[in-house]
Amino acid sequence: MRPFKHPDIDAVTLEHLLHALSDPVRMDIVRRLADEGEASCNALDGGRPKSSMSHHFRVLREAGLVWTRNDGTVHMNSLRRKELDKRFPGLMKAVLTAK
Amino acid sequence: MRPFKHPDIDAVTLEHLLHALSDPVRMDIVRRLADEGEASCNALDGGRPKSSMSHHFRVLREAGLVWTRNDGTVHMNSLRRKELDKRFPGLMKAVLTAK
DNA sequence: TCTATAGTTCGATATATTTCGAACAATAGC
DNA sequence: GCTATTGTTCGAAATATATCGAACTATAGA
Repeated sequence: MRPFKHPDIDAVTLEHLLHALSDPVRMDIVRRLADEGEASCNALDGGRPKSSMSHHFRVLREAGLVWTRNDGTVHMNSLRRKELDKRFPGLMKAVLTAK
Repeated sequence: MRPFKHPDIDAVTLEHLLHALSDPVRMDIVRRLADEGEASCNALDGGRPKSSMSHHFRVLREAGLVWTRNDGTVHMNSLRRKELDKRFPGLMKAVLTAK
């Protein structure tokens, strides 16, 4: 697999970001990445089919929330936290704090 | 028209709130309410049909973002800002600040 | 009471989204 | 090269959402 294209952080829109976060599966992924730092798709699937997870990771990547790097056959995902904090100050903190 | 039911602020979920905000028409309404304080549906329609706006205001109400009070034939809408700030600290500020 | 105004509700259509199986691609290790 | 593992892409079905005209409700004012 060749590396993924990730949107430039300045091209990320609040609209797409909020939409990406408004799905419970994706919010769960984001929370776990915020906690655990980096994780494979596999580690976060919660028993869901691979194709479903692939879809959600794609939405998260395209929304600018998640960075995916290739490591062998594994895709390691992480939150683009620093960039997001610069682009949308206070947003991720507020979202991750909310219960 | 009898007064609307508004969800208790503690029953508001982040998921529904983010979904409500992830639509450009609704985000525009929220921004304008944040600026202008209170406004009729009519004043914020931007030329869109009444039935479309009614739909969006309903989504915003049910998501806990907007409070609607009846004033004669007019529905006056406002952001539930104080309650939202308590329920989701920092969220509305971050959202409204984002450009 | 008649009329104008502000919004809602209903119903239909169009578009997006979610879900998931099946086939495929890429890499690691033997 | 062969096989197992990881994840993507494709295609289809189910569900949800957005849009908007038409009919309706409620109130204000003449």
